[in-house]
Amino acid sequence: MAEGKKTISNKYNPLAAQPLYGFTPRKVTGAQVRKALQHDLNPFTKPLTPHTAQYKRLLASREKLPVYRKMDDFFTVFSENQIILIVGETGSGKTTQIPQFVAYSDLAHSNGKMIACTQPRRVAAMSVAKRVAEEMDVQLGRQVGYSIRFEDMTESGITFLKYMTDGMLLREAMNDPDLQRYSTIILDEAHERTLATDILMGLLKALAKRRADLKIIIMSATVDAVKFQKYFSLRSDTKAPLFKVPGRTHPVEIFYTQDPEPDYVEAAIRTVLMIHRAEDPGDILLFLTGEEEIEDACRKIKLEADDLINQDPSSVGPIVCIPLYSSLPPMQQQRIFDPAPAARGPDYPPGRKVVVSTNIAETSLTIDGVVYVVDPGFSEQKVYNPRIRVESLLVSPISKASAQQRAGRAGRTRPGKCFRLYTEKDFMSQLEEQTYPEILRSNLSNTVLELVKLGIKDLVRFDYVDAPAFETLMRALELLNFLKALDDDGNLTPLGSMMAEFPLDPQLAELLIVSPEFKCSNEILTITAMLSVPNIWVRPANQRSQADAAKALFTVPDGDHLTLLNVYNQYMQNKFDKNWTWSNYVSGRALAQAENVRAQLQRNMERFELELMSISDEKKLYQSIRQALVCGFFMQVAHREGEEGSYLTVKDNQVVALHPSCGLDTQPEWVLFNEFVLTTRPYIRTVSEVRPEWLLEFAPSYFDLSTFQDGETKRALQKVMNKKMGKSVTAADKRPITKAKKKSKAKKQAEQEDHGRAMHSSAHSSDVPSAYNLQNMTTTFSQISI
DNA sequence: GAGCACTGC
Repeated sequence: MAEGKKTISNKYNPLAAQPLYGFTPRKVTGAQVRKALQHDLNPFTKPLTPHTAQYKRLLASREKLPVYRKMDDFFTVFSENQIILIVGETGSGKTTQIPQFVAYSDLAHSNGKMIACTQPRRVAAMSVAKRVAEEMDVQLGRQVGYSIRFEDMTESGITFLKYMTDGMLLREAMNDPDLQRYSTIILDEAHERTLATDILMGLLKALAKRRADLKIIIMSATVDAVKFQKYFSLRSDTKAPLFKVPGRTHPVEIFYTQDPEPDYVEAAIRTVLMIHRAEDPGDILLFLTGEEEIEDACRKIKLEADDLINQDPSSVGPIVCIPLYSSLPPMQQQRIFDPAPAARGPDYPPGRKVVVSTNIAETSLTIDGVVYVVDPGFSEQKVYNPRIRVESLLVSPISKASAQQRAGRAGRTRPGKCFRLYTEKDFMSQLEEQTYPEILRSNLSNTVLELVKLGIKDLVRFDYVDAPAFETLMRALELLNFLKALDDDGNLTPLGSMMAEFPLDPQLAELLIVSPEFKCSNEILTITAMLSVPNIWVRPANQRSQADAAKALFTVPDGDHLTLLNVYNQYMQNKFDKNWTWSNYVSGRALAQAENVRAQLQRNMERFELELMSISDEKKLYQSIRQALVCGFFMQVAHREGEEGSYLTVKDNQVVALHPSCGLDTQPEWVLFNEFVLTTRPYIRTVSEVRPEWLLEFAPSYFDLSTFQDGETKRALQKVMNKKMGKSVTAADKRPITKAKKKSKAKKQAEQEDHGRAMHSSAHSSDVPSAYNLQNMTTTFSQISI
């Protein structure tokens, strides 16, 4: 019957045959859109092309998504409000469908605007864009595209739906604070609270008041949407509407232990084996905190499981145990998708796959076929101590939201079970609702520079969803002021403006920008790239001495920065040799990344007409490089004093030691370092020797001696200063060394205690490791909820 | 004589 009607109207009004006939932007209804979706012609192509068979097939499966059934409600809420919040659990289809719904409402394809949908991860932006392009029956990179670092898969004037990383949208905002290109901006996965998403929420809230035509959608998986709802209420009497979409996953039974577990690794291994013996077929996912713990657990599980088979081959099936963490080579990461091992014969029990993973399996990677999840309740999390400006990793209890996410991993293909290795009481009373947002756990010097560049004058009173500690902001402002990125009134300097354009920490940006003055910008470019990628050194547990020997061949004794330069240059010279990285114990993946980053930074330098230069004399070149390093890293200098092998950081007065990976052949009096890491003790990592005269010459305001506390560092600098001015050292400056030693020891203790207090404490207090003994231990689980 | 949760520009 519709056919007949269409034919009639066609005759009199050819426009009525168009799929979007009668659509008024932002006054579109669900009924209109459903009709357009069923239409034979694709409205987003020019000229209109017929839909393919694949489109129709995909549409049929889209129609089954929970979010599809909420289409009418969505268009009502979207039409009536500027900002809306969408809460949808996994499987709701919100990430793929909501942006498409918006496309039908905004009609951005016909008005030159775009719809943006942000993702915290690059792979997600890419894969979702690919899927949506298929669903919309267009070529990826044309009407539907994505934009991530190193890859812009969009076409100017054609792309109207763009998936992108949150960091990418933030970058765009720096050059276009009103984000004029967009008609609607969707922030997806907002519950993850990445630094970029948090800043974008603050910017968009302010932008909504300036741009009445801009619509904003915040999408989140969990109930903290209520917090966002409050935050995004533009007037105090009205809340931003909350739009809920049910998920589509299988039920997961949750079990808790009856008593707290003193040793979570041991308990986890025991639980995996218990599942293997007693539960139906299905793969197991175990969450642990780090590489070493994971490799260790894999060995033990395999050993115990093999024991079980040897004792009685008919009782359990074979087991395969696969470690998973980010620094694993991609080939080995692929192993998680291997099928479980087969049964030993027709009458034997089936095999089982066990994946032992870090948090990477919580959000970034999905393993289908997992039926059992073992969750000890911990993960390694970043914490920041602004007082000593140190970020470090600490094993901490996860949040309830995180525990829920982990449990959900058991219900992807069929009903599953989740074993939590903590009591229900601890879950209810000890775990935080949400993971602490990143903005509260990070050094913000980069973010503060971005905000200032974005025109935010008053950083303390900026409308954050969660405001960072005052001291964290002060520390960032102080650093930027010393780097001359901000003047004394907190205004952005031309240098600061340029620094903000580089995708680097401010120290590295400064270093790169000044490098032409030292005639070594080619080399600094390489070093900067090498310092912005993950660790390049590969050191397998069973080949440590070979790896160390290989590393020694690259080592430049003047400093680790020069060693990095050396590795990169040799890597480039040996690119024809496929085995080179492998046989030299360096990470090919990290080096390839460095190459990529270097090219991007080089383009930035060319844009600012920063000259690329080198010095041919190696000795002079190496000295120039170390001098240039001072310009970026003068706040990260340490002086050798106190006990044997110990250094004191300048002004922050932290007792530190050279990291064992450091390649310096002596212990120079003055060193500059890239990182302060707090592991078994405080270390400085990636270290180069510097001369005190350089400190006084290239960073005079930071090394203004009147700002120093009395002590060995100040006296040593004073000596250099006096020499420079042609004066001799006075007797009053000399003090016995023993006294300084004592002071430094007491100080060290006090500061370590202080640092401990700054970290958050563990909810599982009884964290005393006990001997690993499978036979004598049993776990009792109580079933709580379905 | 050590480690590297994860992501992003």
